[in-house]
Amino acid sequence: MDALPHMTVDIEASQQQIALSFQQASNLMQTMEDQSHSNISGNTNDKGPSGFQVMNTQQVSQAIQFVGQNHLSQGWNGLCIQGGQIIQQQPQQFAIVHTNAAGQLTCVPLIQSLPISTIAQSQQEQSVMPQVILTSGNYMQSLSGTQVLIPTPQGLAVQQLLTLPMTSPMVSFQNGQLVSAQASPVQPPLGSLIYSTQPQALCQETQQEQPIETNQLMPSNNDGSTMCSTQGNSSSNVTHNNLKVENPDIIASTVASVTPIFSTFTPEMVQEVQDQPTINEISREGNTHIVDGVDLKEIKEFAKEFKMKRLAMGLTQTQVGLALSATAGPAYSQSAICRFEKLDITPKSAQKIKPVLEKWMKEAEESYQLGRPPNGVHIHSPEHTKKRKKRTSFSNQAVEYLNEYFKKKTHPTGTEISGIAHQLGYDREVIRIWFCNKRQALKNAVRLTNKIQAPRSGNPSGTIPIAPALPDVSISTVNAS
DNA sequence: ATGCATGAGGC
DNA sequence: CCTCATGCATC
Repeated sequence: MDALPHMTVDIEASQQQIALSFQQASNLMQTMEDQSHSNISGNTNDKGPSGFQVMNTQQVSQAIQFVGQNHLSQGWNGLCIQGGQIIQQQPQQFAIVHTNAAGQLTCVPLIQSLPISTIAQSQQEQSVMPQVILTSGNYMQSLSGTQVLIPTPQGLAVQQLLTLPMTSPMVSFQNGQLVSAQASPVQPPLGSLIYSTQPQALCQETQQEQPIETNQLMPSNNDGSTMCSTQGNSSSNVTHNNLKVENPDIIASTVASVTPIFSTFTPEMVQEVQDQPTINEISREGNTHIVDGVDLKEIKEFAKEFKMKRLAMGLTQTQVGLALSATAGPAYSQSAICRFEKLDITPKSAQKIKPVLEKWMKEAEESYQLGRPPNGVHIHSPEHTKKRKKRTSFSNQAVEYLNEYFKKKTHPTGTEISGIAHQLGYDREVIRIWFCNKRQALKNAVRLTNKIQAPRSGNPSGTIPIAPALPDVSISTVNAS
Protein backbone atom coordinates (compact mmCIF):
# COMPACT_ATOMS: atom_id res chain seq x y z
CA MET A 1 0.00 0.00 0.00
CA ASP A 2 1.32 3.30 -0.83
CA ALA A 3 0.19 6.64 -1.97
CA LEU A 4 -2.91 5.21 -3.45
CA PRO A 5 -4.99 3.89 -0.62
CA HIS A 6 -6.64 0.66 -1.36
CA MET A 7 -7.46 -2.50 0.34
CA THR A 8 -6.89 -6.02 -0.60
CA VAL A 9 -8.78 -8.99 0.53
CA ASP A 10 -7.40 -12.42 0.02
CA ILE A 11 -9.81 -14.77 -1.46
CA GLU A 12 -9.18 -18.37 -2.09
CA ALA A 13 -8.16 -18.87 -5.62
CA SER A 14 -10.66 -21.58 -5.98
CA GLN A 15 -13.41 -19.34 -4.90
CA GLN A 16 -15.57 -18.90 -7.85
CA GLN A 17 -17.32 -15.95 -6.62
CA ILE A 18 -15.60 -12.78 -6.16
CA ALA A 19 -14.84 -11.16 -3.00
CA LEU A 20 -16.97 -11.79 -0.06
CA SER A 21 -19.58 -14.15 -1.19
CA PHE A 22 -22.65 -14.09 0.83
CA GLN A 23 -21.65 -17.20 2.61
CA GLN A 24 -18.32 -15.80 3.47
CA ALA A 25 -19.73 -12.58 4.61
CA SER A 26 -22.25 -14.36 6.72
CA ASN A 27 -19.67 -16.54 8.26
CA LEU A 28 -17.44 -13.67 8.88
CA MET A 29 -20.04 -11.64 10.47
CA GLN A 30 -21.13 -14.53 12.53
CA THR A 31 -17.64 -15.01 13.71
CA MET A 32 -17.28 -11.41 14.45
CA GLU A 33 -20.45 -11.44 16.35
CA ASP A 34 -19.26 -14.34 18.35
CA GLN A 35 -16.10 -12.55 19.16
CA SER A 36 -17.40 -9.14 19.76
CA HIS A 37 -20.67 -10.15 21.31
CA SER A 38 -22.36 -7.66 19.19
CA ASN A 39 -24.90 -8.13 16.56
CA ILE A 40 -23.40 -7.17 13.32
CA SER A 41 -25.71 -8.70 10.86
CA GLY A 42 -28.71 -7.60 12.79
CA ASN A 43 -30.80 -10.14 11.05
CA THR A 44 -31.07 -13.59 12.36
CA ASN A 45 -34.19 -14.75 10.79
CA ASP A 46 -33.59 -14.31 7.19
CA LYS A 47 -30.02 -15.02 6.76
CA GLY A 48 -29.19 -17.97 4.71
CA PRO A 49 -27.43 -19.07 1.65
CA SER A 50 -29.77 -17.41 -0.69
CA GLY A 51 -30.52 -13.83 -1.26
CA PHE A 52 -28.21 -11.06 -0.58
CA GLN A 53 -26.83 -9.32 2.35
CA VAL A 54 -26.91 -5.71 3.03
CA MET A 55 -24.04 -4.47 5.00
CA ASN A 56 -23.39 -1.04 6.14
CA THR A 57 -20.05 0.49 5.82
CA GLN A 58 -18.93 -0.50 9.20
CA GLN A 59 -19.92 -4.05 8.68
CA VAL A 60 -18.11 -4.22 5.42
CA SER A 61 -15.12 -2.68 6.95
CA GLN A 62 -15.16 -5.11 9.79
CA ALA A 63 -15.62 -8.02 7.51
CA ILE A 64 -12.79 -7.02 5.34
CA GLN A 65 -10.47 -6.22 8.14
CA PHE A 66 -11.30 -9.48 9.65
CA VAL A 67 -10.44 -11.39 6.58
CA GLY A 68 -7.00 -10.20 5.99
CA GLN A 69 -4.17 -8.66 7.69
CA ASN A 70 -4.58 -5.77 5.43
CA HIS A 71 -6.29 -2.75 6.62
CA LEU A 72 -8.97 -0.78 5.17
CA SER A 73 -7.72 2.58 4.31
CA GLN A 74 -9.30 5.18 6.35
CA GLY A 75 -10.83 7.15 3.61
CA TRP A 76 -12.65 4.21 2.28
CA ASN A 77 -16.16 4.30 3.10
CA GLY A 78 -18.68 2.75 0.94
CA LEU A 79 -19.63 0.03 -1.32
CA CYS A 80 -19.17 -3.53 -1.15
CA ILE A 81 -19.05 -6.54 -3.11
CA GLN A 82 -20.55 -9.75 -3.39
CA GLY A 83 -20.77 -12.72 -5.47
CA GLY A 84 -24.11 -12.34 -6.91
CA GLN A 85 -25.40 -10.94 -3.73
CA ILE A 86 -25.44 -7.55 -2.40
CA ILE A 87 -23.56 -4.61 -1.97
CA GLN A 88 -23.99 -1.35 -0.51
CA GLN A 89 -23.79 1.57 0.57
CA GLN A 90 -22.97 4.96 1.85
CA PRO A 91 -23.68 7.76 -0.43
CA GLN A 92 -21.10 10.12 -1.63
CA GLN A 93 -18.45 7.57 -2.10
CA PHE A 94 -16.70 6.27 -5.09
CA ALA A 95 -14.74 3.16 -5.46
CA ILE A 96 -13.29 0.89 -8.01
CA VAL A 97 -13.45 -2.71 -7.20
CA HIS A 98 -11.26 -5.18 -8.84
CA THR A 99 -10.40 -8.81 -8.60
CA ASN A 100 -7.21 -10.14 -10.01
CA ALA A 101 -6.42 -13.58 -11.21
CA ALA A 102 -5.29 -14.62 -7.80
CA GLY A 103 -8.69 -13.93 -6.50
CA GLN A 104 -7.77 -10.85 -4.68
CA LEU A 105 -10.19 -8.12 -4.33
CA THR A 106 -9.03 -4.62 -4.51
CA CYS A 107 -11.08 -1.64 -3.74
CA VAL A 108 -9.77 1.74 -4.61
CA PRO A 109 -11.63 4.68 -3.33
CA LEU A 110 -12.01 6.95 -6.23
CA ILE A 111 -12.43 9.82 -3.96
CA GLN A 112 -8.77 9.63 -3.40
CA SER A 113 -7.68 8.59 -6.80
CA LEU A 114 -9.60 10.95 -8.89
CA PRO A 115 -9.35 14.61 -9.44
CA ILE A 116 -11.44 16.34 -6.94
CA SER A 117 -13.08 18.44 -9.52
CA THR A 118 -14.40 15.35 -11.20
CA ILE A 119 -15.87 14.09 -8.05
CA ALA A 120 -17.41 17.31 -7.13
CA GLN A 121 -18.93 17.52 -10.49
CA SER A 122 -20.32 14.06 -10.34
CA GLN A 123 -21.69 14.64 -6.95
CA GLN A 124 -23.46 17.60 -8.15
CA GLU A 125 -24.91 15.83 -11.08
CA GLN A 126 -25.85 12.71 -9.33
CA SER A 127 -26.69 14.16 -6.07
CA VAL A 128 -25.86 11.65 -3.42
CA MET A 129 -25.87 8.58 -5.52
CA PRO A 130 -22.86 6.45 -4.86
CA GLN A 131 -20.86 5.40 -7.81
CA VAL A 132 -19.91 1.83 -8.04
CA ILE A 133 -17.67 0.79 -10.79
CA LEU A 134 -16.53 -2.73 -11.17
CA THR A 135 -13.62 -3.76 -13.23
CA SER A 136 -11.99 -6.96 -14.24
CA GLY A 137 -12.85 -10.10 -16.01
CA ASN A 138 -15.17 -12.99 -15.87
CA TYR A 139 -16.10 -12.86 -12.29
CA MET A 140 -17.05 -9.31 -12.44
CA GLN A 141 -18.79 -9.79 -15.69
CA SER A 142 -21.16 -12.05 -13.96
CA LEU A 143 -22.06 -9.23 -11.72
CA SER A 144 -23.18 -7.08 -14.49
CA GLY A 145 -26.77 -6.32 -14.04
CA THR A 146 -26.72 -6.83 -10.35
CA GLN A 147 -28.64 -4.21 -8.59
CA VAL A 148 -27.62 -2.40 -5.55
CA LEU A 149 -30.11 -0.90 -3.29
CA ILE A 150 -29.04 2.34 -1.89
CA PRO A 151 -30.77 4.21 0.84
CA THR A 152 -30.67 7.86 0.11
CA PRO A 153 -32.29 10.80 1.74
CA GLN A 154 -34.84 10.60 -1.00
CA GLY A 155 -35.64 7.01 -0.33
CA LEU A 156 -34.41 3.75 -1.65
CA ALA A 157 -32.74 3.91 -4.98
CA VAL A 158 -31.76 1.07 -7.15
CA GLN A 159 -28.55 1.13 -9.02
CA GLN A 160 -27.51 -1.38 -11.50
CA LEU A 161 -23.98 -2.64 -11.53
CA LEU A 162 -22.20 -2.74 -14.79
CA THR A 163 -18.78 -3.98 -15.51
CA LEU A 164 -15.89 -2.73 -17.48
CA PRO A 165 -14.44 -5.23 -19.90
CA MET A 166 -10.92 -5.15 -18.76
CA THR A 167 -8.49 -7.25 -16.90
CA SER A 168 -6.47 -4.59 -15.28
CA PRO A 169 -7.61 -2.42 -12.45
CA MET A 170 -6.09 0.47 -14.14
CA VAL A 171 -8.52 3.08 -15.08
CA SER A 172 -8.21 6.72 -15.35
CA PHE A 173 -10.19 9.73 -16.05
CA GLN A 174 -9.73 11.78 -19.11
CA ASN A 175 -11.74 14.84 -19.59
CA GLY A 176 -14.04 13.69 -16.95
CA GLN A 177 -14.53 10.32 -18.55
CA LEU A 178 -13.55 7.00 -17.25
CA VAL A 179 -11.17 5.30 -19.56
CA SER A 180 -9.86 1.83 -19.52
CA ALA A 181 -6.14 1.47 -19.56
CA GLN A 182 -6.48 -1.17 -22.19
CA ALA A 183 -8.32 1.19 -24.38
CA SER A 184 -10.85 -1.41 -25.11
CA PRO A 185 -14.14 0.04 -26.03
CA VAL A 186 -16.28 0.40 -23.06
CA GLN A 187 -19.81 -0.55 -23.46
CA PRO A 188 -22.39 0.30 -22.65
CA PRO A 189 -21.66 4.00 -22.79
CA LEU A 190 -20.23 5.34 -19.64
CA GLY A 191 -23.13 7.50 -19.00
CA SER A 192 -25.37 4.60 -18.46
CA LEU A 193 -22.63 2.56 -17.00
CA ILE A 194 -22.21 4.80 -14.12
CA TYR A 195 -25.74 5.35 -13.31
CA SER A 196 -28.80 3.41 -14.05
CA THR A 197 -32.01 3.33 -12.18
CA GLN A 198 -33.89 0.90 -14.29
CA PRO A 199 -34.33 -2.31 -12.46
CA GLN A 200 -33.15 -5.17 -14.51
CA ALA A 201 -32.37 -8.77 -14.13
CA LEU A 202 -30.50 -9.52 -11.03
CA CYS A 203 -28.17 -12.35 -10.88
CA GLN A 204 -29.75 -15.51 -9.73
CA GLU A 205 -30.12 -16.14 -6.15
CA THR A 206 -28.22 -19.04 -4.91
CA GLN A 207 -30.24 -21.65 -3.32
CA GLN A 208 -29.29 -24.56 -1.32
CA GLU A 209 -29.85 -27.97 -2.58
CA GLN A 210 -32.01 -30.13 -0.58
CA PRO A 211 -31.95 -33.75 -1.30
CA ILE A 212 -35.39 -35.04 -1.82
CA GLU A 213 -34.71 -38.03 0.19
CA THR A 214 -32.38 -38.96 2.86
CA ASN A 215 -32.16 -42.61 2.29
CA GLN A 216 -30.21 -43.12 5.34
CA LEU A 217 -30.83 -46.19 7.24
CA MET A 218 -30.85 -45.35 10.80
CA PRO A 219 -27.66 -45.17 12.64
CA SER A 220 -27.67 -46.48 16.13
CA ASN A 221 -28.49 -43.17 17.66
CA ASN A 222 -31.98 -43.33 16.36
CA ASP A 223 -33.83 -45.28 18.88
CA GLY A 224 -37.52 -45.39 19.43
CA SER A 225 -37.56 -42.07 21.12
CA THR A 226 -37.00 -40.33 17.88
CA MET A 227 -39.61 -42.14 15.95
CA CYS A 228 -41.83 -39.29 16.74
CA SER A 229 -40.34 -36.13 17.88
CA THR A 230 -42.24 -34.70 20.74
CA GLN A 231 -40.13 -31.65 21.13
CA GLY A 232 -39.66 -32.38 24.74
CA ASN A 233 -43.30 -32.47 25.41
CA SER A 234 -44.34 -35.96 26.16
CA SER A 235 -47.55 -34.96 27.80
CA SER A 236 -49.27 -33.64 24.75
CA ASN A 237 -51.35 -35.88 22.68
CA VAL A 238 -48.57 -36.88 20.43
CA THR A 239 -49.66 -39.60 18.24
CA HIS A 240 -46.81 -41.94 18.31
CA ASN A 241 -45.17 -42.18 21.61
CA ASN A 242 -45.74 -45.82 21.36
CA LEU A 243 -44.24 -46.12 18.00
CA LYS A 244 -41.04 -47.90 18.48
CA VAL A 245 -38.99 -50.00 16.30
CA GLU A 246 -39.90 -53.02 18.24
CA ASN A 247 -38.54 -55.10 15.55
CA PRO A 248 -36.27 -53.21 13.26
CA ASP A 249 -36.06 -56.18 11.01
CA ILE A 250 -39.64 -55.80 10.14
CA ILE A 251 -39.12 -52.29 9.04
CA ALA A 252 -36.06 -53.15 7.15
CA SER A 253 -37.60 -56.03 5.34
CA THR A 254 -40.61 -53.98 4.61
CA VAL A 255 -38.55 -51.31 3.06
CA ALA A 256 -36.84 -53.85 0.99
CA SER A 257 -40.10 -55.23 -0.19
CA VAL A 258 -41.03 -51.91 -1.60
CA THR A 259 -38.18 -52.43 -3.94
CA PRO A 260 -36.62 -49.09 -4.52
CA ILE A 261 -36.06 -48.71 -8.17
CA PHE A 262 -34.57 -45.30 -8.30
CA SER A 263 -31.91 -43.88 -6.16
CA THR A 264 -32.74 -40.51 -7.55
CA PHE A 265 -35.37 -39.10 -9.74
CA THR A 266 -34.49 -38.68 -13.33
CA PRO A 267 -35.14 -35.56 -15.31
CA GLU A 268 -37.48 -37.23 -17.71
CA MET A 269 -39.71 -38.17 -14.89
CA VAL A 270 -40.50 -34.64 -14.08
CA GLN A 271 -41.79 -33.01 -17.11
CA GLU A 272 -45.39 -33.88 -16.84
CA VAL A 273 -45.72 -33.12 -13.23
CA GLN A 274 -46.59 -29.56 -13.80
CA ASP A 275 -50.19 -28.86 -13.38
CA GLN A 276 -49.41 -25.59 -11.78
CA PRO A 277 -45.80 -24.88 -12.45
CA THR A 278 -44.23 -22.29 -10.31
CA ILE A 279 -43.05 -19.06 -11.78
CA ASN A 280 -39.49 -20.11 -11.84
CA GLU A 281 -40.33 -23.26 -13.61
CA ILE A 282 -42.23 -21.44 -16.24
CA SER A 283 -39.56 -18.94 -16.98
CA ARG A 284 -37.08 -21.64 -17.44
CA GLU A 285 -39.16 -23.15 -20.12
CA GLY A 286 -38.30 -20.13 -22.11
CA ASN A 287 -40.03 -17.40 -23.88
CA THR A 288 -43.43 -16.91 -22.40
CA HIS A 289 -43.79 -14.12 -19.96
CA ILE A 290 -47.51 -14.18 -19.78
CA VAL A 291 -49.14 -17.13 -18.19
CA ASP A 292 -52.70 -17.21 -17.14
CA GLY A 293 -52.80 -13.54 -17.84
CA VAL A 294 -50.04 -12.98 -15.37
CA ASP A 295 -46.97 -11.09 -16.32
CA LEU A 296 -44.32 -13.27 -14.86
CA LYS A 297 -41.49 -11.00 -15.72
CA GLU A 298 -43.08 -8.23 -13.84
CA ILE A 299 -43.67 -10.41 -10.86
CA LYS A 300 -40.16 -11.69 -10.81
CA GLU A 301 -38.80 -8.22 -10.90
CA PHE A 302 -41.06 -7.14 -8.18
CA ALA A 303 -40.11 -10.09 -6.05
CA LYS A 304 -36.49 -9.12 -6.27
CA GLU A 305 -37.17 -5.52 -5.70
CA PHE A 306 -39.32 -6.34 -2.74
CA LYS A 307 -36.67 -8.42 -1.15
CA MET A 308 -34.03 -5.82 -1.66
CA LYS A 309 -36.11 -3.13 -0.18
CA ARG A 310 -37.12 -5.26 2.73
CA LEU A 311 -33.54 -6.06 3.55
CA ALA A 312 -32.46 -2.51 3.03
CA MET A 313 -34.93 -1.48 5.64
CA GLY A 314 -33.61 -4.15 7.90
CA LEU A 315 -36.83 -6.05 8.08
CA THR A 316 -37.21 -9.76 8.31
CA GLN A 317 -39.84 -11.72 6.52
CA THR A 318 -41.43 -12.30 9.86
CA GLN A 319 -41.64 -8.63 10.57
CA VAL A 320 -43.22 -7.95 7.25
CA GLY A 321 -45.70 -10.70 7.87
CA LEU A 322 -46.62 -9.26 11.21
CA ALA A 323 -46.85 -5.80 9.83
CA LEU A 324 -49.04 -7.08 7.08
CA SER A 325 -51.42 -8.64 9.50
CA ALA A 326 -51.59 -5.40 11.38
CA THR A 327 -52.87 -3.55 8.40
CA ALA A 328 -56.16 -3.80 6.67
CA GLY A 329 -56.59 -6.17 3.82
CA PRO A 330 -55.21 -9.62 3.32
CA ALA A 331 -52.29 -10.70 5.40
CA TYR A 332 -49.60 -13.16 4.66
CA SER A 333 -47.29 -15.10 6.86
CA GLN A 334 -43.57 -15.26 6.87
CA SER A 335 -43.87 -18.49 4.95
CA ALA A 336 -45.87 -16.85 2.26
CA ILE A 337 -43.45 -14.00 1.98
CA CYS A 338 -40.58 -16.38 1.81
CA ARG A 339 -42.24 -18.33 -0.93
CA PHE A 340 -43.12 -15.23 -2.78
CA GLU A 341 -39.59 -13.93 -2.72
CA LYS A 342 -38.38 -17.24 -3.92
CA LEU A 343 -41.18 -17.37 -6.42
CA ASP A 344 -41.95 -20.73 -5.09
CA ILE A 345 -45.55 -20.24 -5.92
CA THR A 346 -47.86 -20.42 -8.82
CA PRO A 347 -48.46 -17.37 -10.97
CA LYS A 348 -51.95 -17.24 -9.69
CA SER A 349 -50.80 -16.97 -6.12
CA ALA A 350 -48.15 -14.49 -6.97
CA GLN A 351 -50.59 -12.29 -8.71
CA LYS A 352 -52.74 -12.36 -5.67
CA ILE A 353 -50.02 -11.55 -3.21
CA LYS A 354 -48.13 -9.03 -5.24
CA PRO A 355 -50.48 -6.07 -4.90
CA VAL A 356 -50.65 -6.64 -1.19
CA LEU A 357 -46.93 -6.54 -0.81
CA GLU A 358 -46.69 -3.73 -3.24
CA LYS A 359 -49.05 -1.60 -1.29
CA TRP A 360 -47.42 -2.41 1.97
CA MET A 361 -43.96 -1.72 0.67
CA LYS A 362 -45.01 1.61 -0.61
CA GLU A 363 -46.23 2.65 2.76
CA ALA A 364 -43.30 1.11 4.51
CA GLU A 365 -40.93 3.05 2.38
CA GLU A 366 -42.63 6.24 3.30
CA SER A 367 -42.34 5.41 6.94
CA TYR A 368 -38.78 4.44 6.45
CA GLN A 369 -37.95 7.76 4.96
CA LEU A 370 -39.52 9.44 7.89
CA GLY A 371 -37.28 7.50 10.12
CA ARG A 372 -39.85 5.36 11.76
CA PRO A 373 -40.52 1.68 11.47
CA PRO A 374 -43.33 0.56 9.24
CA ASN A 375 -46.63 0.00 10.89
CA GLY A 376 -47.03 -3.19 12.70
CA VAL A 377 -43.50 -4.49 12.70
CA HIS A 378 -43.45 -4.24 16.42
CA ILE A 379 -46.60 -6.18 16.91
CA HIS A 380 -46.30 -9.53 18.46
CA SER A 381 -48.09 -12.60 17.45
CA PRO A 382 -51.53 -12.86 18.90
CA GLU A 383 -52.01 -16.22 20.49
CA HIS A 384 -53.96 -18.21 18.06
CA THR A 385 -56.72 -19.99 19.78
CA LYS A 386 -57.36 -22.80 17.43
CA LYS A 387 -55.86 -26.04 18.43
CA ARG A 388 -53.78 -27.35 15.71
CA LYS A 389 -52.73 -30.89 15.54
CA LYS A 390 -49.21 -31.26 16.63
CA ARG A 391 -46.95 -31.69 13.75
CA THR A 392 -45.96 -35.24 13.16
CA SER A 393 -42.34 -35.96 12.93
CA PHE A 394 -41.69 -39.08 10.99
CA SER A 395 -38.85 -41.30 11.91
CA ASN A 396 -36.06 -41.67 9.48
CA GLN A 397 -37.14 -45.17 8.73
CA ALA A 398 -40.65 -44.06 8.09
CA VAL A 399 -39.54 -41.27 5.84
CA GLU A 400 -37.34 -43.58 3.92
CA TYR A 401 -40.07 -46.07 3.55
CA LEU A 402 -42.49 -43.42 2.41
CA ASN A 403 -40.04 -42.00 -0.03
CA GLU A 404 -39.36 -45.36 -1.52
CA TYR A 405 -43.01 -45.98 -1.79
CA PHE A 406 -43.54 -42.60 -3.34
CA LYS A 407 -41.02 -43.32 -6.01
CA LYS A 408 -43.01 -46.28 -7.04
CA LYS A 409 -46.38 -44.82 -6.55
CA THR A 410 -47.22 -41.26 -5.91
CA HIS A 411 -50.91 -41.94 -5.52
CA PRO A 412 -51.40 -44.93 -3.32
CA THR A 413 -54.93 -46.14 -3.03
CA GLY A 414 -56.88 -45.81 0.12
CA THR A 415 -56.19 -49.37 0.94
CA GLU A 416 -52.55 -48.94 0.35
CA ILE A 417 -52.47 -45.91 2.53
CA SER A 418 -54.07 -47.85 5.30
CA GLY A 419 -51.53 -50.54 4.84
CA ILE A 420 -48.67 -48.15 4.99
CA ALA A 421 -50.10 -46.46 8.04
CA HIS A 422 -50.49 -49.74 9.77
CA GLN A 423 -47.09 -50.88 8.81
CA LEU A 424 -45.39 -47.76 10.03
CA GLY A 425 -47.64 -47.22 12.98
CA TYR A 426 -48.94 -43.81 12.06
CA ASP A 427 -52.43 -42.54 11.65
CA ARG A 428 -53.81 -43.21 8.28
CA GLU A 429 -54.68 -39.58 7.80
CA VAL A 430 -51.16 -38.57 8.56
CA ILE A 431 -49.91 -40.85 5.85
CA ARG A 432 -52.45 -39.58 3.41
CA ILE A 433 -51.46 -36.02 4.09
CA TRP A 434 -47.86 -36.97 3.72
CA PHE A 435 -48.49 -38.11 0.19
CA CYS A 436 -50.51 -35.02 -0.57
CA ASN A 437 -47.77 -32.82 0.66
CA LYS A 438 -45.17 -34.84 -1.07
CA ARG A 439 -46.91 -34.44 -4.36
CA GLN A 440 -47.32 -30.79 -3.76
CA ALA A 441 -43.73 -30.32 -2.72
CA LEU A 442 -42.62 -32.22 -5.73
CA LYS A 443 -44.09 -29.69 -8.01
CA ASN A 444 -42.53 -26.82 -6.22
CA ALA A 445 -39.22 -28.51 -5.79
CA VAL A 446 -38.43 -29.07 -9.38
CA ARG A 447 -36.44 -25.99 -9.83
CA LEU A 448 -34.38 -26.55 -6.75
CA THR A 449 -32.85 -29.69 -8.05
CA ASN A 450 -31.41 -28.19 -11.15
CA LYS A 451 -29.06 -25.74 -9.62
CA ILE A 452 -26.65 -28.47 -8.92
CA GLN A 453 -25.00 -27.92 -12.21
CA ALA A 454 -23.24 -24.65 -12.69
CA PRO A 455 -25.23 -22.25 -10.71
CA ARG A 456 -22.34 -19.93 -10.37
CA SER A 457 -19.52 -20.67 -12.71
CA GLY A 458 -20.90 -20.86 -16.17
CA ASN A 459 -24.12 -19.54 -17.37
CA PRO A 460 -22.85 -16.40 -18.96
CA SER A 461 -26.18 -15.76 -20.53
CA GLY A 462 -27.65 -15.20 -17.15
CA THR A 463 -30.49 -17.49 -17.84
CA ILE A 464 -31.73 -19.95 -15.38
CA PRO A 465 -30.35 -23.42 -15.79
CA ILE A 466 -32.73 -26.19 -16.50
CA ALA A 467 -32.56 -29.71 -15.34
CA PRO A 468 -35.37 -30.85 -13.20
CA ALA A 469 -35.08 -34.20 -11.65
CA LEU A 470 -38.17 -35.53 -10.15
CA PRO A 471 -40.63 -38.25 -10.79
CA ASP A 472 -43.79 -37.93 -12.70
CA VAL A 473 -46.60 -37.66 -10.33
CA SER A 474 -49.09 -38.14 -13.04
CA ILE A 475 -47.99 -41.65 -13.79
CA SER A 476 -49.74 -43.19 -10.92
CA THR A 477 -53.39 -43.60 -10.87
CA VAL A 478 -55.42 -41.61 -8.52
CA ASN A 479 -57.58 -43.87 -6.61
CA ALA A 480 -59.82 -43.64 -3.70
CA SER A 481 -61.38 -46.34 -1.69
C1' DA B 1 -36.46 -22.39 4.59
C1' DT B 2 -39.41 -26.16 4.78
C1' DG B 3 -42.37 -30.10 6.72
C1' DC B 4 -46.76 -31.26 8.10
C1' DA B 5 -51.59 -29.46 8.79
C1' DT B 6 -55.83 -27.12 7.50
C1' DG B 7 -59.57 -25.88 4.75
C1' DA B 8 -61.75 -24.55 0.36
C1' DG B 9 -63.29 -26.02 -3.91
C1' DG B 10 -63.95 -29.90 -6.97
C1' DC B 11 -64.71 -34.23 -9.08
C1' DC C 1 -60.12 -38.28 -1.93
C1' DC C 2 -57.60 -34.84 -4.65
C1' DT C 3 -55.30 -30.38 -5.61
C1' DC C 4 -53.99 -25.91 -4.09
C1' DA C 5 -53.06 -22.04 -1.27
C1' DT C 6 -51.46 -21.04 3.15
C1' DG C 7 -49.96 -21.13 7.77
C1' DC C 8 -47.90 -22.84 12.16
C1' DA C 9 -44.12 -25.05 13.98
C1' DT C 10 -39.90 -26.66 13.50
C1' DC C 11 -35.56 -27.56 11.35
